Amino acid sequence: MREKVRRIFADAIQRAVALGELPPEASSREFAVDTPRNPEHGDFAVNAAMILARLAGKPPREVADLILRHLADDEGLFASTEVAGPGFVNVRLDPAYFIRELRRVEEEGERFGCVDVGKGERVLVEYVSANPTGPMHVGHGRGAVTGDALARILSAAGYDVTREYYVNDAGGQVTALARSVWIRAREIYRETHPDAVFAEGPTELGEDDYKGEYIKDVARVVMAGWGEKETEEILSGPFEPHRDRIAREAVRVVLREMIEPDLEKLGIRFDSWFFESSLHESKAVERAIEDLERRGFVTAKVLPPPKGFERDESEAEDRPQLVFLSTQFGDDADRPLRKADGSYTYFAGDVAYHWNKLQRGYSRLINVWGADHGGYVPRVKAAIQAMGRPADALEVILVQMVNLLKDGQPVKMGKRSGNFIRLRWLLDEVGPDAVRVFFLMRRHDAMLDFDVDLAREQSRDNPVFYVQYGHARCASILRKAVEAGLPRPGYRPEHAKYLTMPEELELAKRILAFPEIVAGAAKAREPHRIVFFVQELTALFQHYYEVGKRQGEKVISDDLEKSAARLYLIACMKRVFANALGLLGVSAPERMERAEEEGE
RNA sequence: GGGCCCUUAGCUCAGUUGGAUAGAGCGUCGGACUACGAAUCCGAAGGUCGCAGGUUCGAAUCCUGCAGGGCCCGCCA
Repeated sequence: MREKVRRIFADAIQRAVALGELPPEASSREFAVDTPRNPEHGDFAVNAAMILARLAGKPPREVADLILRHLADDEGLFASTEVAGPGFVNVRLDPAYFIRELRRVEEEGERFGCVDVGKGERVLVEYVSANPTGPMHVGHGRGAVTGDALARILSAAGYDVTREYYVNDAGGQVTALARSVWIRAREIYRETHPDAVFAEGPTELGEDDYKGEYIKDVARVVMAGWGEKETEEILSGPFEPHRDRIAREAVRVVLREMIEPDLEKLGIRFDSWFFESSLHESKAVERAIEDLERRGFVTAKVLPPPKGFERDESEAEDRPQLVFLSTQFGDDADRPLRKADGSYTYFAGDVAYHWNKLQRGYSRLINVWGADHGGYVPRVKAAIQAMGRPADALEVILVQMVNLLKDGQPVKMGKRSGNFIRLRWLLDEVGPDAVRVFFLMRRHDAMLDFDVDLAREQSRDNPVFYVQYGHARCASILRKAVEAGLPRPGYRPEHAKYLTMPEELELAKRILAFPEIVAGAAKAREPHRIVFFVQELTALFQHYYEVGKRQGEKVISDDLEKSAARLYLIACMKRVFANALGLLGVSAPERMERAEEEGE
């Protein structure tokens, strides 16, 4: 619709150029066709005249008149056009046109809202990627929901999306996990075998080990997979020979028992689980580094010791190490690829991982990370550039911290509470729909207060309710119509004759704006726009309903034609609610469950 | 000390990527139900868009500086 308007104006400018009334450059200048917030300014405001004023050497309003003279509205779209303010051209469309456009909602059904701004571009969205060393916390949850909604929106917007979870199952933390599990397994084993003798290995958890209670649960599940003799052999020590096996099994248990169930509850599915360990096993890390080396971005040099580590000078000089020259791409330090002990750094794995993503043919990479990883972005972008791709082939969405509130107070003082509280607790507490709505109703780059009490409340204050309410109410009215014996609503051209209330026109416009909202949310990578759209549409709907009631203009009345038209409008709206909620991954209920009144 | 993010009504937040008179919810005040869902709606009050410059026809939006808050600054992952 907007594009039609744009084309009509572009054609007019073209004609003016052909007649020499505007300079040739005028035809290539971009102009905006936006919807004014003030309804008096019509349906669309075109700023072309103001953009071209300087070029034409004439005042904007004069240019506007000139453009208007060449306007050719063949379809009869425009009800009126006028020059206003500093030089806007305000365009009002024929109201019936909007009503007729509602036909698209029925035709496109669950695809209504899909657009093609992505043009089939292959994009890999990497999100969650919580370490497989423990349960997900609330902070992970926000990233998970944001990434998932973004993936849904990008798909709807015509991108070819792959959702991927990067499992960090290599490196020191996994060793720590294995050791922690092993030590806990020994404790558990001794409970039933008091006489067991453990010859070698640590018996106490070390500084870097995982001390959470959940490690015992992991240990129990891992042990359950072992035979009696095997158990004895593994636990008697030493630890090292069994390290990799325990690590592998523990990671699998954590994924299966602590991470996948939470994702499942949230309705999040991945197309692909990518294991960091596979990059090491397949020598992809070596190959990626060699590739960078060939391009001249890797060198051996001596780095200053990391903070908190002491090292004497002589030792340092003996130890030049492999370093990626990320400063050449604007990073503030060159980044080591190998540690002092010769093993690869996490970053080396990540270089290989992103190299691999590009090799797989993704021209656009979107990573959803916690804001605390912000400092890590420049070096990965540097790696992307070193591989010969533009820096913005990688977009990193940094999701800000979550602050849990209960009784109006932060759940934990000091650090952000979201990084301590388990996601599963929150899911059990308020349910997946509430979790998703709360995580999606704020811009991802702003901190979020999650009021647990509010999310559970059954009131208008709870945004979850309002987000779902519109859909439920449409459903309710349509049920009523069925009870009244009315036929299933469908599109008919005559509807335009009956849907003449200003509120009905507003609703139709809003419904038809949905595809543009999706396009905007996709382009800006901002899922929260969908939430606001749903809330606004619901508010318009409520308004319509109340006004109708007051004026005796109900949806279902004795006037069958009018009822049919209004029910069609309601059906379109229900479809849009359902599609929008689908993009958010929030359920679209047919009815709101209402808690029993007290004193019943 | 350096980098990234945030700062809009009393509170929580939007603001269509630079458009016309900056919006919504909550809260406050005042209204509307013998019900197509009142879990709702209508109206009012409430603003130096953190501060100061700059860019231009035009700035909450872009550029610079400053202030306040958050996150980060490892041969951890």
